[in-house]
Amino acid sequence: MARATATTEDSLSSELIRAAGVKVTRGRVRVLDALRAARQPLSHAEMEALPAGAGDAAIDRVTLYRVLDSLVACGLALKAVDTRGVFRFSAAGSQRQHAKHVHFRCTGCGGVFCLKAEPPPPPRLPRGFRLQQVEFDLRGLCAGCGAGTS
Amino acid sequence: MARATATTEDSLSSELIRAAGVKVTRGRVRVLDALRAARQPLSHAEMEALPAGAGDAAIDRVTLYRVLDSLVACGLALKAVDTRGVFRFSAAGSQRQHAKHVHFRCTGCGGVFCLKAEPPPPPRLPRGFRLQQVEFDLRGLCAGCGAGTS
DNA sequence: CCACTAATGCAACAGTGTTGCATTTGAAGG
DNA sequence: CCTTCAAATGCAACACTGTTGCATTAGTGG
Ligand SMILES: [Mn+2]
Ligand SMILES: [Mn+2]
Ligand SMILES: [Zn+2]
Ligand SMILES: [Zn+2]
Repeated sequence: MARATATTEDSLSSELIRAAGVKVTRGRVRVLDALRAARQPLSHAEMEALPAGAGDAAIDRVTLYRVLDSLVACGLALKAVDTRGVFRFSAAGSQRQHAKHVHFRCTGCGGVFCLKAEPPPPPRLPRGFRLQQVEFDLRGLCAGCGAGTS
Repeated sequence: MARATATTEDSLSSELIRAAGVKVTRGRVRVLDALRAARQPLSHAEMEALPAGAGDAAIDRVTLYRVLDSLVACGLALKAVDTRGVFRFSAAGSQRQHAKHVHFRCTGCGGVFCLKAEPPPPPRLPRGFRLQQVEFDLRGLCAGCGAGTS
């Protein structure tokens, strides 16, 4: 049952990658799979620590960076920096959904939490500026990280 | 004239540091001075490249990190990450003004630009979460960085 | 199955930030 | 002034994140 689901997701990731016009490699499939399954954006370190599927060898550190860059370049993943200055990646499909609400970013653990409020429309920009993304972020400590504080 | 102004600002920085209850050192005065004079948040690298005042020796790299941390710890400076994942620091006084408007963050150069629109009020948070900062950011390329692109 | 390009693995490197420890210095009191 | 002592500094070494160069491997299209 769990196996069947995993296989289905694997195929879908492969299909997305093929449709994007780049080579379908084990690394890309595994990484996109992980991104699509994740509920929060993942850092490079977190993905490197992912359990290798079924007897699959671990992905090389540099290759993982390049796989992530390639997924971003072909539009299948998004890249953004967390509050600690570390890049986090998410599957591109999930951003349409995340564009519709506000986020809370924990300064303690770098985690990203989805809130239910929706962001306001963007204001006008100065001449020559190109808007790529709108982000209405709340920063602070999540319930876990703020537990010990006064 | 310029000398008189500089002296005045130096004194004010010293006074702020003294009032914060920490030792007044050359490094702290110079750094807080630079932060108060800056129109945008400054990175560690940018501050390290600052011209040494008048025959003053350059500040040690590690000491600069510790000076910045101490200014943040005593509430005289703010620390936030830019779109490239590098920390930037600003004088604490300047944030009251920056809290009243929206910012554009350039993904090319990491620069921060102040817009005239004001941010909307924050939504409710889940139980246990502590809000420290609200940020309504627009991301993209500034006029300089986007010049060469199609 | 072949050929050809894109992707990978490995080593070495760069930038940013941290830790440990010996030395210096600011500030408080004598 | 001079003494004292915690706090701040300078330096070396380190950790983490991300990049570059280059030889080898593996997709893909024929
Ligand atoms: Mn979300
Ligand atoms: Mn501003
Ligand atoms: Zn947290
Ligand atoms: Zn720019």
